[in-house]
Amino acid sequence: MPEPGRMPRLDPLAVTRARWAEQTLPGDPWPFLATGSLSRLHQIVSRALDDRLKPFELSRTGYFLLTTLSLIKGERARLGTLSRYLMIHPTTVTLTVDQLERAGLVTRERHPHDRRATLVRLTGSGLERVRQANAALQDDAAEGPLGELTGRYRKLFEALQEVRAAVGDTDF
Amino acid sequence: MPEPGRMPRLDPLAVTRARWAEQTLPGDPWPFLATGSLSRLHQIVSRALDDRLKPFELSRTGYFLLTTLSLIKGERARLGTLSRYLMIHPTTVTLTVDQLERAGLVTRERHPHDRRATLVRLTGSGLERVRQANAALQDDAAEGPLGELTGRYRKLFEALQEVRAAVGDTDF
DNA sequence: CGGATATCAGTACCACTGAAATGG
DNA sequence: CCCATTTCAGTGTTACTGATATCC
Repeated sequence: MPEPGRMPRLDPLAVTRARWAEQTLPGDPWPFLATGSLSRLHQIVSRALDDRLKPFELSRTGYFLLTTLSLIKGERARLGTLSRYLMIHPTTVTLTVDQLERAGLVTRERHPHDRRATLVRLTGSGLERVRQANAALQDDAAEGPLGELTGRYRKLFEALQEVRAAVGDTDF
Repeated sequence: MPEPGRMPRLDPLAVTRARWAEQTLPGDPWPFLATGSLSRLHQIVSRALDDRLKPFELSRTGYFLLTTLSLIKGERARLGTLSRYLMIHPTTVTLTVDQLERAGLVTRERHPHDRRATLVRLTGSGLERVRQANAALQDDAAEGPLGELTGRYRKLFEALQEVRAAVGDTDF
């Protein structure tokens, strides 16, 4: 029997789900529950990821951009390509590349043929940073939400794949 | 056979997954893929939800707050309670309630016993607005990501429940 | 000329911190 | 005294719009 003040509180969304039936709201609770649980999970995981990246002085966007760059042959790409690929606003890519460039993790280069375009190239220092960050994400079974997720990253990814497919984000 | 310019592009995350093995990055791709797919899905669904709520002049936070309020008996709650319940920052709750109050959807009341606290109460106009918004979310099988999700809200919610449980968000 | 590319200025929204005022 | 509740001022980050310069 749980002590007072130690009562296990219920999942707010589970409460919402139960109460919806008793009320007079139109429709079913699934739109609310789906968008709500997605928001909650995103907030929790994002915060944990940010905390994990802080020692490496990387923003979430910077981490995504740098890691993606490290997987591209030649380790360089157009800003616009990264914008579309990562679903990040063009001006945000410009800003993020500014920050990464100041930190010496990437450099800007002219595009050899298209003189409108700018290429971002990963530096040696940038590659080193990406390795450290990804290694840290790998072995943090210790504590925190991302720790709890260790060994579950894959399950999360696979659970989301089905939904992303339904939304049309997996092939387009 | 797909015409040129109509070639089905691949899911960026699927490409990342495939290339990770060929590269020399430490660890496995699951942390990147899990956080990345979550960010993408959150962005897509959030934008679709915002678009859907725009005709009702409701922000996402306002929608969550108003709907939650409509499910509480008495249709009123402390600001701090809503903050914890919805995982929204206290100052953001204050701001959102300001906006909803200006729109006549909620009113502020004194707490009968705790004179520090402020209660938010749903107005008749607010209840009406909540009904309209939820009805619209219900029957928009027409177009857009939320439309594609119609009938899949429930699957999304259930897929996320397992992960939220692993992160400790479902009972605490 | 239309369209793409990157950048910049300006705006807006939201999270966050720290402080304040009030009161349990 | 300590803690809880709400509000406010100020800051920082990111998305967005619109404009610009350049170039395919």
